[in-house]
Amino acid sequence: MPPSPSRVTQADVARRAGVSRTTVSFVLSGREDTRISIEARQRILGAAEELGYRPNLTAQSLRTRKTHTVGLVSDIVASTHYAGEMIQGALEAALERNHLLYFAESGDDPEAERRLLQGMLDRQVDGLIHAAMSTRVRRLPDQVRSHPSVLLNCLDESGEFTSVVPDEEAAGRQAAKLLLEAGHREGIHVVGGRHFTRRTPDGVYAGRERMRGLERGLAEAGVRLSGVSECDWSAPEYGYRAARSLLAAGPRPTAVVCCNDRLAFGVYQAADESGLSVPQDVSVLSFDDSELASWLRPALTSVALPHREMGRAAVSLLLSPEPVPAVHRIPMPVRRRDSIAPPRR
Amino acid sequence: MPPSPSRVTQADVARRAGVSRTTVSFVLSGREDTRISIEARQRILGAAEELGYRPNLTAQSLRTRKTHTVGLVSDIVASTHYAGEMIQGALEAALERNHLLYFAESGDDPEAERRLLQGMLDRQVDGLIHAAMSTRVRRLPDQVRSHPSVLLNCLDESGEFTSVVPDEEAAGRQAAKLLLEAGHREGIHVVGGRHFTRRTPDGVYAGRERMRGLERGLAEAGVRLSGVSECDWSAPEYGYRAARSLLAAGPRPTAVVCCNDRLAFGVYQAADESGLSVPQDVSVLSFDDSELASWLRPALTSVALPHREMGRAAVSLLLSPEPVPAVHRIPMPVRRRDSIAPPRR
DNA sequence: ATGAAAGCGCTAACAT
DNA sequence: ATGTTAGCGCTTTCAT
Repeated sequence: MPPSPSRVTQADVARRAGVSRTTVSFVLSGREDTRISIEARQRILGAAEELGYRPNLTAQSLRTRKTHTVGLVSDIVASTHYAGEMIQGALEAALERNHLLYFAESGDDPEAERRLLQGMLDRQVDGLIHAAMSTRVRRLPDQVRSHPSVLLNCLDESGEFTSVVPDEEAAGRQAAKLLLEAGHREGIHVVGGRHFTRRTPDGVYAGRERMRGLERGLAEAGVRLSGVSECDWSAPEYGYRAARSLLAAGPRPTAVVCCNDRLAFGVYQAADESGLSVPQDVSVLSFDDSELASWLRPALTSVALPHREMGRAAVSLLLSPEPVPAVHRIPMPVRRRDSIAPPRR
Repeated sequence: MPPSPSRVTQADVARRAGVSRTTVSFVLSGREDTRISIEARQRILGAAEELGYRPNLTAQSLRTRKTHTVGLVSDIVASTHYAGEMIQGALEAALERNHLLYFAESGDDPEAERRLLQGMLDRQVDGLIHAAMSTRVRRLPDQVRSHPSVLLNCLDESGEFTSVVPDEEAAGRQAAKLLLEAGHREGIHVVGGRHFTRRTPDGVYAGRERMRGLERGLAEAGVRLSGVSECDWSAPEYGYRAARSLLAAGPRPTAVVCCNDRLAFGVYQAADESGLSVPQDVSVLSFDDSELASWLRPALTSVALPHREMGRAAVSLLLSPEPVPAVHRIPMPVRRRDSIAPPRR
């Protein structure tokens, strides 16, 4: 009947130690409330050791209804710097609590997502992390709404779930502060903006929040933006184009705030072509703090996406006794480098 | 006794359909060799549907000794473009075969790796993928040597396991071909080289193989390298420095082969500073094909690391009936862009 | 064509 | 302080 040759089980250990399976179970799972003779415990531990006993977690799970696993499904391509960090953070937190992580990507296809989640649910995961690569509001599939879930880098439309997002508005304020500190009060321009696309007609979450924070931060010092070049955020090319027309047009900006590092890269390229040097002629400030920021010359000051911390937080929250439905905003640290200087006068 | 309120089981379905659990198991698992009346089958399917029955894969696994899961543990930070691709490929292949993926990182710490592998083994994974971020030779921990394992982007020192690596030597030849086709026969310089470090005194695998392929490919056309600037591969800065001294020193190179895109980025920066334009004054060619390659101006021609294909291959091999211990070399496709031109005469 | 029964490896009431 | 026993939800042999 047993389909295949098996490994050593608690029964084997019990036999070898001359005790019952219960006793073995007790000592191996380290239960305190039952007092087993010191010698029996020694014999059991010894036998387990000698036999190379390892618990079968599948069997244990069937009985306890705890698998010590958490499932993480993200929407699109984890092949970005950020994604990796997020997953690493999640992993760390899971490991600290002796959990393992199932990882999968839905490719932003609802049907695929459903199947993945079902696969995890069928395998009795203890909880689910729903991650998005770009911060946004979404609706959690019905199938998981009754299971422990935490949203990572996204918000459920109902607000009924615990979620973890970067504190983008505060980041915008940080940006304002950085510029203000350096003495910039006019000629501050934005490249990127809210990022209006067909799928996000009102702009992306990060765009809206960053802009709000930036504008408010500036406003509190009586400063206003000189202009905003709305453009696609996805590649340096767009930042390059926006900066070119910006430099070709009106009065030269003294500082440009880029909505992400790729855009800043494009802005560098354009500044370079116009014979402008960063930061002497124009200060550049950015968001995300991807690897690119440190590769650029001069190195780019950027307000970092705290992806690793977010990943950690999501799993911690998921695995903690009472995950209060609340939005956790993780601070975005600024990475000061060499792209900001006082305005030329 | 049952620790908690439970979901619907096969027993519930059987009760509802008025048959035995065996019958339910038969039809639900779609066994062909047993003929169950068409109506019984209908009733069962209907009942399962109505009740929203979902199999408990933990229970199933305990019985069948198959969990339909594979564990993937990689060494360091998956926060690179490449890593994501590799995992995606692995994921795709796993999903196609109805498996889910455990993912973890060892941080290159043998003890951590041991613990992770043990966690996966204890959870009865059907197989293991051992991934490395940078191609290299290693030794698989003893604990997993008797379990189905495939090495991804690394080789076991014994050669006893199935492994999947990029075909770096062929890539080097491709690079040679690209340059030769464009008419370059002299002034060809390499930035990067074998990448000798404290941990890799003989150079890294990719460095050795790429160089060998490049030199041989060139040699077959009677061409020799003008020089090799050995340097650290990890950031554009090193490429920048190497290129600067290269440009300051002897006769100007007509083509520079960079060992990865970051280095090429540095070379672009240096060329730019020297007033040289790519590709008119100097052709640049690179390896890896990261996102950077398409972001650079002019866009960089690069021989791509086939990470997604490698991931797919590793899982396919792992899950196929007889994983022959063999080294599978995956071809590296060249991405032609705008950084190569005929040499100026 | 269907069902009874045993058992995968483990936990946990309930005895003793 | 330790053992007996009954499951967890599923598969599978063997009877009927």
